[in-house]
Amino acid sequence: MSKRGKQMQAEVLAVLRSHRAPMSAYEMLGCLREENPRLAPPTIYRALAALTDRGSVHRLESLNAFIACQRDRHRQASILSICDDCGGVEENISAELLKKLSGIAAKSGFAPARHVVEIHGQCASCGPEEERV
Amino acid sequence: MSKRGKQMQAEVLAVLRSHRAPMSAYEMLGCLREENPRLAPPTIYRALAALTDRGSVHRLESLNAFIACQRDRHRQASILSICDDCGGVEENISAELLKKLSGIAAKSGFAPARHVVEIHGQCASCGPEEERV
DNA sequence: AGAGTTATGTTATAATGTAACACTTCGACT
DNA sequence: AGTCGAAGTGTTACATTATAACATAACTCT
Repeated sequence: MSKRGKQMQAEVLAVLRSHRAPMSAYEMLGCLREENPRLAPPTIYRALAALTDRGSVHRLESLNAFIACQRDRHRQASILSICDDCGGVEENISAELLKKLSGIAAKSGFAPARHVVEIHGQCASCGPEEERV
Repeated sequence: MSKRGKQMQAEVLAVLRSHRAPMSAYEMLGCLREENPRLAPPTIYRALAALTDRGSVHRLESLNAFIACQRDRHRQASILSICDDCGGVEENISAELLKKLSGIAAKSGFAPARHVVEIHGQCASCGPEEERV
């Protein structure tokens, strides 16, 4: 992989990190086109593929969007809590839960390779409990 | 909701049930256009929205596709095991696991509303163990 | 039956993602 | 060093997925 590839990945990651909420590939494209107007979708998607493979970026399957990994690099799948109000995402890890999940699938001989676990709802700041202290 | 709406939903569900593997909305559209060539995407998507609300159909977020519910009508989220080789999907239910999942999100005050749990891998028939008996 | 409301049909287009090929870069070999 | 080949990247064009917006039809209530 050449220098340009790595650099593209770094730029994409930087853009993602500068946002707290998930971004779509085309939002990133919009940002990066300010610097390089000729940037095309496959470039972004390739960078994102490399970054998600590395675990530096997670794809939110239920939103068709992406976030930078919030925890140290980890090989475990994340449990992603997505606030439907503010768009914020919290990332949790639980080896135990993933194992249970695999166990359920394995009961019928299924061999798990990749887990997608996303929870939609309201985060603490947007929830009903929090009525301005 | 009028008769036509319900009928559309029934037709979409019938098409989905006649397939063992997930279908995209446009695959369904293709099938249904054999009968009614003027059918348009929003009609399908509306029927699918109603069906997924009712729980008769599940959306596979990681595939942008849909399957008919394989179990009795249930309000719990499903755990969907998706075979990346044959495309088959198995549906499991585990109130306990979902509760654990909610617990993890709730630790930071998150209020879960909808769970997405999908496991990619190989089903028993496609897996390496099964080398023709 | 007629007015108002809601659901559906239709057109058009937006948003997301990728195939395919051209071009560049890098390395192996002579 | 020069040349050939492999691998990665840029670019064009297009495929796939989804929805906004408005026209039309159906239903409800009086």
